[in-house]
Order: sequence, then structure tokens, then C-alpha cells
Amino acid sequence: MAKTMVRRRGRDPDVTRDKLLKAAFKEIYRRGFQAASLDTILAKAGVTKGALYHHFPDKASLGYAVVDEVVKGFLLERWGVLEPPSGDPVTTLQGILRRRAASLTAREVELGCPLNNLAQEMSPLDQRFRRGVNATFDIWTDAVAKDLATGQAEGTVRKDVHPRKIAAFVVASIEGSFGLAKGAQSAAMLRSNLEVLSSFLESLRPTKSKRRGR
Amino acid sequence: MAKTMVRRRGRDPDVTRDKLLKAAFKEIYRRGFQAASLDTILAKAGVTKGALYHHFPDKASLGYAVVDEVVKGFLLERWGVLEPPSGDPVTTLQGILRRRAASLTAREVELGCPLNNLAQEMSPLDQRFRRGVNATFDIWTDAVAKDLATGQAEGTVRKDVHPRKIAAFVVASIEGSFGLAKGAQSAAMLRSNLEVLSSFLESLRPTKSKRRGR
DNA sequence: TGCTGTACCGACCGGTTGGTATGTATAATA
DNA sequence: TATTATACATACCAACCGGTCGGTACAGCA
Repeated sequence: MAKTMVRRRGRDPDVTRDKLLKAAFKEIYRRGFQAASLDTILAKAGVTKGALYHHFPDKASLGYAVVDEVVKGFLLERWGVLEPPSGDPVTTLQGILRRRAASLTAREVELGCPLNNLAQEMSPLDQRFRRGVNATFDIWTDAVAKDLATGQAEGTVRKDVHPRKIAAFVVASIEGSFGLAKGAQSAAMLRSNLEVLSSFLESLRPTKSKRRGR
Repeated sequence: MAKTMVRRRGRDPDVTRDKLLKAAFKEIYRRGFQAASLDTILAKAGVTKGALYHHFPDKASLGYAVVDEVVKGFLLERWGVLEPPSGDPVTTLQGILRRRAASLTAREVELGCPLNNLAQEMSPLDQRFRRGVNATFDIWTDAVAKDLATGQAEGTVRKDVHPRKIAAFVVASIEGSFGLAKGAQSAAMLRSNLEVLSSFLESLRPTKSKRRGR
């Protein structure tokens, strides 16, 4: 009740911060972090420079916050990392791939994966960016690896696969596919690559022929 | 003889242009194209602004030239695209992967693939960059696809694989692997991913068991 | 020898950048 | 109600950016 009170002007720090984060994300997604203009972000957010520098000490910190509070959730949600595992991991992963392929937007094909963009641009230039971005990639990879390991325990995944290795490869292939498709501006290429990855996942299932008993 | 004459000062346009290209490549590789400073490039090349703008109409054109005349050759050479195909394509590709994994430099792991960097940064911002970068990716993909098709004709590659689809996936996986490894700053991760890719390639060979006839 | 075009030099320019300093209205507290 | 801290607003700044422009040095040709 006290929180929802009158609120003259835009004077709500949480809302202001959020507008900043959203606008910054869009601008960074479009032009990259270094080329992103604070004035543009400010104009888009409808906020002044004073407000920005009240909430963040500098441009870099705004970027870190965008990674931690916008991009991270965005990615984890889109790749089903937040959902609890169900059924065998190969089928689950293939389902995610299929759904992502079906729901691609033109903007996604044009601009690629926001997390990967930041990773490529900023990793060599700023350790904190690198760590922030990488932490998210690790969460994703770990989730996939864990699913695969569970699948092995349940007999839906071959015993000779190394879960972490395969998980890292899956993530790399996905990001690489987005990257190539972004260069080629081709949703078809992206879908095709995701299909090939899906067939690769298929090969992780145990071979049914022969050796029934042990 | 006339060409090798006295040459007072640095007054040799080809040499000057080359210094510009080399210095620009390094600076762009380090910081990205947009963040690359002409003054830094000039200082590194030991050339003045007048010389730069004599050889190139603007910064973008310098960038295009770097792609066409430096990065393209660099990449095609490193991935064996220029070498004539020999033996079965799977073994050849695996060999290239192994050699690349063995010869990785710290700088490569830190900065990633120069062509992919440019592709990710500039594709959405500049059509000419996009086309230039993409032309090289196409040459690479085509070469792999052609090898695979030849392999199919010679019986060393399964008939049910779609050469271009697989080739695109291979290139995407390689670039994705470099990208992830760059973020993680891990040569080990890169090597591991290339190994997984190698095992994927293995699966493209015809299955020897059963159906001997036909 | 004089002329012309190429290759280069470097001072300078307007615009944009991230960042700061000062001021002020509002909300919380005493 | 007085005081203080928060949450902005705005004017301003030095540094740097890509790009321009007038001048110069030299090479080849008439």
C-alpha cells in the first residue's frame, strides 16, 4: 500500500532503473557495448544523465547490470534452463531446439544471441564482462550436462558420452549456428544447423541392437 | 630494376598500403572495428593520416580491404581450404582439426577468430562488411561441402548426408567453439569441442556392418 | 628544364563521447 | 515542522573521434 502510493513524476527509483536497463539492453543489442551511446539510451529510456549516474557509477557498470539482470534471464528462459528436467534428455533437448527453430524472429536472425554478442565483443577487453557472461554460459552448460548424466543413469543416454564435453559442444554449436546465420542473414541456415544438431543428439541414445544383457 | 631503385623516404605506395592493412588488422582484431582508432593504427603503421586517406576514402573502406586482403587469406589458409583435397574427406577434415588444435596460440584463444569477430560485430551494421565476411564463409563451406560430395562418390561418406548442410554445421561448430572458448579463455575447452566435432565427422562414414551387397 | 600527377604530411575541424559539478524537488526521519 | 538523504535535472567539460584541406616532395614525362 505504501509502495503503491501516489507517485508524482517519474520519481520511482526501481522503475527508473528498470527503464535504464531495458533501454540499455536494446541499444547494446543493436550496436554492441562499446558503440552504444549513453545519450541514446537516455533518450530511449526517457531519463536524464543525472538519473543514470545516480544508479550506476559508470557505463561499464550499466553493462554488467544488463548482463546479470536482463540478458542472463532472457537466455536461460529461452533455452529451457529454468524448467525442471522431464523424460529423457535427448528428446527434451530436441524439443527445445525444435521450438526455438519454430519461434525465430527476424530480429533474432539479424542481431544474433545477445549474450554471445557481448561475449565476443567484451571478453578480451573487460574481465568483469567476461566473468559475468561466462557465468551464464556455465549455468546453461551445467544444466545440459546434468540432464545428460541423469539420462545415463536412467539408460536413455549412452554410457560412453562425457556429459560436460557434449554439453559444451551443444552450446558452442548453437551459438555458432546463430553466429553464422547472423552473418548470412538466413533463418533457413539457422534452422538447418539446429536440425543437424538434433540428429547429432539422436546419436547419443544407446544402440538398441545387440548386447541386450549387459 | 626500375622498381627496386633508390627509394628515398618511405615513398613506396604498395609498402605503405601494406603497413596500413597489417596495422589495421591488428587493431581491429584487438578492439573490434568500431572501437579501432585510426590514430592508433596510424601510429602502429608509422604512417600519417594523409597517407591513409590517400589510399582509402574512409575508415569503412580500410575495414573492407582488411577483410578481403588480410583476414580472408588468413582464414582460408589456416583451415586448409586452399589445399587440394586428398584421400577421404572425413580423415582430411579430422587432420585439419587435429593440427589446428595442436597449434593454438594464447592470442587465438583470447581473441577468437578474426573473421567471426567481424561477422558478429558488423553484419547488422554494414551490408558491405556482411557481404565481404560472408563471401569468405561461403568459400569455406563450399570447399567442405564439395569434399563431402566427392567422398560420397568415392564411397567414403554416407550417402544420406546432405553435404552443404553438414558443411555449414561444421563451420558453425568450429566458430561457436572458438567463441565459447574465447569467453571461457580456455584452450582446453576449444580442444575438447574440436574433438567432439571430430567424432561427429567419424559418424559420417558409411556403416561397414550389414548390407555388404549393393 | 619545366610541368604534372602521385604520394604523403600534419594542422585543424566540428561533432560526439563518457563523465562531472551544481542545483533542486521530493521522501524519510527526528 | 526542521533536517537530512534520496532521486533526479541540467549545464558543462576535456578527450577523442573520423575526416578535411592546403601544402610539399618527388618521379616520370615533354
